Amino acid sequence: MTISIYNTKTGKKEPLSTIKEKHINLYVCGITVYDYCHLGHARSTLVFDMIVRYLRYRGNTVTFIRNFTDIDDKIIKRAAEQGTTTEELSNRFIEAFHEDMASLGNLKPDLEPKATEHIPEIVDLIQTLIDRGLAYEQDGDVYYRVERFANYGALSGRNLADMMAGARIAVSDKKENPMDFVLWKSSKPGEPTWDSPWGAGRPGWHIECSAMSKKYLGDTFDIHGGGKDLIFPHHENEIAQSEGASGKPFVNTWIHHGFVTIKDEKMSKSLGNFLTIRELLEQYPAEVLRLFVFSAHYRTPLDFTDQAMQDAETGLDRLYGCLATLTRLPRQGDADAADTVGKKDRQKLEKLEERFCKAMDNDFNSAQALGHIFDTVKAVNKIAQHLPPTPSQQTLDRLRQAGATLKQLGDLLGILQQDPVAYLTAKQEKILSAIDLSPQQIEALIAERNKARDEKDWTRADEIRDRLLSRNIEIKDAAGGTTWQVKI
RNA sequence: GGCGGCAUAGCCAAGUGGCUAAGGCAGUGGUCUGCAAAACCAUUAUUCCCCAGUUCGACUCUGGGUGCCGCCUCCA
Repeated sequence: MTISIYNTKTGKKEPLSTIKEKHINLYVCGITVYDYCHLGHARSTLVFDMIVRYLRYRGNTVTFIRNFTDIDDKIIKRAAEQGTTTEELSNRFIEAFHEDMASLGNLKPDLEPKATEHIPEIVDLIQTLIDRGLAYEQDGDVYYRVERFANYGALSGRNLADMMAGARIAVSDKKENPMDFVLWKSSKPGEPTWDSPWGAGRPGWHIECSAMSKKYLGDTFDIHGGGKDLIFPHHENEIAQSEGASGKPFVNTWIHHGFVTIKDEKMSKSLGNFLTIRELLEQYPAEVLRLFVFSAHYRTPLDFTDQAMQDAETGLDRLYGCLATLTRLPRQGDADAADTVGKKDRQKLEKLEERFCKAMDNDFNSAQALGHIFDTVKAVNKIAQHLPPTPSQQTLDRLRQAGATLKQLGDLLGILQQDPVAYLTAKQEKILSAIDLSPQQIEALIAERNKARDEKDWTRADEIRDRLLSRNIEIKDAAGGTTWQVKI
């Protein structure tokens, strides 16, 4: 079985082939650091986190690089607004980004290079492009000459004539062609600058990714990823820069993920309809967000609603509930007793990993993979529920094995790694602290109700029960007495 | 205007040229209970936006239509 991936470059799913056997060089476009990250950025990091974990799980080594673009017009503007330097501003938001990543439970990339730490590489690359006739200097700016790059538009399925017809490009008389894009910008007074053969200035957007990917991954590497909005112009321009300079293919596989939407509109800063990661995590645990994100395929739009998040939370509770059930199983079973698991359920438990991998192999279909997880949970619950008083050792072993597999596969999605009992307890305590009843008061009410029950005063008993239930306290009458728990 | 994507049950969301169209949430019935709750079981799309075509057979392929979204300016 091989992993197949949808490649934007060809518009098809293709079996993954790597330059080096069992090794994958992956470059993902990171953020421009001038503000806190929102849910859309979170999806991006979550998707590639899942992809990297899965690629490694399937026996590959992965060199995962995600850059920071820490010099750019927006950063300069924002720093000026805040009366600070671009360096201070970008470092502050890089730190915030790292905090967000830790909160989300994302693995660290192997390297997180910054544009400003690669100015010499950027200058070299631009010089190569000038030497090859693909770029030209104009009053201290350097532009890429798109007409000289034959494949310009190949990734995004455009051609220069169509784009010109679109005519939404700001006309600049410095450019030979309106589609030419800037590689190096001469700096205005007060802006951060670096020396270059074309005078003091700073890199344009796009060139930093070409320079850094080349430095760390070489002229040609396996996978390059980012959001769909980066296909054009960012990735198109990277190709023009990198292939123009090296004369070699830049990237074999392009992975682009879909957007997070709100009310079916793209979440973006300019629309103002965004939620920052930190705001969101105040309301929902990271695992809930992960489950929500992975419940849709990475290339489809993902519409954010509170209802969807609550659904995800209920789903996560169900998964942990199943794992908690498994911890309560008797330690020892009857070695001689027959296995009580039916053939169909047995298959579900045994084939979980296989089904999960088959789904993930198919362009990282985490939604389908999660479906298999839930399907298995249902089987586990059923078996556990119907266990005889003295269960067979074989059955217990099966259930425990399934629990271990669930946890192992959950790790590929960054979920289910907490102790299940602790997870549920913590959740109950959190809810309990938010209501105006102490455990002592609850116990007292239960005692009162039990007295009423003994006297067959059902009205009074029900009244107390409903009162507790209205505060999210569920009570359970069992043979050994009444227990209570917080409804989650 | 150019290019691309999507349309599957109340909601979310997979999927396949032909076995029962995953799974989650919500709902309904049942087991249990004095009644409940929890848990579990069962059940909820004769049908996959509309029309035409290809085919023995299409929700899946082709063409057309409708609706929604995205990129073409910064964007994950």
